[in-house]
Amino acid sequence: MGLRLYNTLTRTKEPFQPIDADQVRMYVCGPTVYDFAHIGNARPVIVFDVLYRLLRHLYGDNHVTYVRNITDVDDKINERAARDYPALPLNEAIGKVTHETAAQYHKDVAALGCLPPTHEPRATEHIAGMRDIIERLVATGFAYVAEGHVLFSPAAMDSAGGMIPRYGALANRSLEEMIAGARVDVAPYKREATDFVLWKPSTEGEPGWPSPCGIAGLGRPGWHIECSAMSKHFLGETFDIHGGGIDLVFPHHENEVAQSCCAHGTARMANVFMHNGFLQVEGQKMSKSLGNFVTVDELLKDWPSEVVRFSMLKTHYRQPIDWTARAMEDSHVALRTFATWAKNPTRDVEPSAEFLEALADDLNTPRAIAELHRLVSTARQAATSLAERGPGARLALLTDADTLAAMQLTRSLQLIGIDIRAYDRDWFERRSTVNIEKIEPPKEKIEALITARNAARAAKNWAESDRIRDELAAMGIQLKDSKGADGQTVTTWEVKR
RNA sequence: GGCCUCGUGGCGGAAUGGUUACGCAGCGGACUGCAAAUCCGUGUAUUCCGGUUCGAUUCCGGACGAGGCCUCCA
Repeated sequence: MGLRLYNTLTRTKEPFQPIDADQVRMYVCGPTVYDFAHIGNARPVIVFDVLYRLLRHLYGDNHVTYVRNITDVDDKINERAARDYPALPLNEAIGKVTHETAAQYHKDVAALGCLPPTHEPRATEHIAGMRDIIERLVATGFAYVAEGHVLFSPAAMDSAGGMIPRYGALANRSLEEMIAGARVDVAPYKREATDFVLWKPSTEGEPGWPSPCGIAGLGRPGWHIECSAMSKHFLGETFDIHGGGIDLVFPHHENEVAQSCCAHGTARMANVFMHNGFLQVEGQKMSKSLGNFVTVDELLKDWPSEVVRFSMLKTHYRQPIDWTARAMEDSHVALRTFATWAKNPTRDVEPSAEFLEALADDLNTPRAIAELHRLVSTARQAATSLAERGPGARLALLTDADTLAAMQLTRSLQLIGIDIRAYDRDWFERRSTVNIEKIEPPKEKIEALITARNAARAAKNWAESDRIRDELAAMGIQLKDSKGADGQTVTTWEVKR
C-alpha cells in the first residue's frame, strides 16, 4: 500500500505523489534560536524525523531532501540578548545567543536520535534571497513600501486571480473574518489591518542589512519571509511536503504561502502541508508562568532518549498529547519488553509489512506500535514451555519464524529511530552507575547479605532467608532467584523501581 | 467576539455504518520453599440529548466539557 498523508490544505488523507520520485523534497520549520528546546519543540522534530526515515525507506536514502532551517534573526532573540548580555554590544550579544542556543539544539536533537536534515540553513545566510522575493512582490503589486517598511497585502493577493490561491485557504478562514477578528494594534503605515511586514527598518545597533526596494538605511526581515527564501533556494518554487506545529498554520504558513505563491506565480508552495498537534504537560498547557516548562535537556537527564521518543510516538502526531511522568514509565516498561525479545538481525530483514503499512497510513505510529507487540508474541511463542525458561535460554530456542519476528522487531524499531540495543545499554548504565552509586548500603554489603541468605536457603532456614530478603527490600533492593545454565541457583538483584 | 480541533475501559491509545485493536494496571493460573522476574488466561469503554438508518461509537443537529488559533509560540 502506498503512502497516504493528511494534508492540511485539503483536510483529507491523500495518496502521496512526489513531484519527482527521484528526489522527494520536504521542508520543516526549525527553531528560532533564543532558548532551550522544550518537549513541545521536540514533537515536530521527532515526528518529521520519522517521516524522513519512512520516505528514505520508500524512495531510497539518497532520494529525499530534507531541509530544516534555523531562524537566527528575530526580535525575540534581540530581547534575549539584551537581557542576558547587557554589557556587550547588541550584535555581539545576539551572536552569542544564537550560537549557544543552536549548539544546544543540535545536541538535543542528536540525543533524541534524529537524523540530521540534508540542509540546515540559517536565516542570516539567506537575506539576499529574502530581498529578491520582496523586490518581486513589490514589483508585481503584492507588496508596498511605507515608512521604511515593506508590507504584504493579502487584499492584493485575493484580487490577483489566476493560479494564485486565496489568502486564508490554508488556515480555512476568509479575509473578512480576519479583519473582523483583528485585535492587533494596527500600525498607521499599514493600508489594511491584515497587511503583514516583510521588511522593517533597524535602528542603530540592531541587526541590519541593506534594504530592498530603494529604502535607505539598514533593515531586517519580518518573521515569515525566511522560510520562503530558504525553501525556494533548496527545494524550488513548489515542493512536496511542508511541516511544522499546528500553531504555525496561521499566520506563519499562511503567510509563507502568500509570499511564495505571489512571488513565483505558483498555485502551491508545497503540495502537502502537515501539522503536528499540540502538547500539554500533566494536563496543563506548558508555560513558563506555570513552571511546568520541560526542556529536552532536563528530560534526557532522567530518561534514556528512546523513552522520550517512544512516548512521543505512542500518540498519533495529529492528536493532542499529554506529556506525563506516568506515560514515561509506561514507555519504559514497553521498551524493556522489546529489549528482551528483539534480536539483532543476522541477515537482511525488512520491518514487518503490517508495521510499514501502519506508518504509510499517515504515520499511524500507535497502530505500528501494536504491531511491535504482535511481533513480541510471535517471538515468544517458542519459549513458553516451562522447562526451558532459564534467562538467556529463550532466544536460543526460537524457531525460524520466531527468529524472523525477533529480528523484524529490531528493524521496525530502527525505522522509527529507536535503537533498542542502545536503549538497553543506556538503561543498564543508568541503573548500575547512577542508581547504585547513590544507594546505601554499598554493593559489598548487598553481596554479603545475599551470600548469607543463600546459606540460610541451603539450610532451608526460610525464616532467616526471608528476613534477609525483607531487609534488602527495605533498602530498595529487589532480589531475583533463577537457575543458571548449570542448574545452580543464581541470585541477582536490582534497584527496585 | 470570530474560526477550528477533540471527547473511546481504572490509565494510555487505535479503528469502525453491523463481534470496540494494542499496551499498562487489575484479577485468576503456571512456575517458585515464599517472593521477584517470566509465561498462560481474563473482566471492563465509545460524554449527554435528539435526528437519519434495518442498525450509529462512527453521519447530521444541539448541549456540556477540554484544547488550539486569531498576538511571540512546535
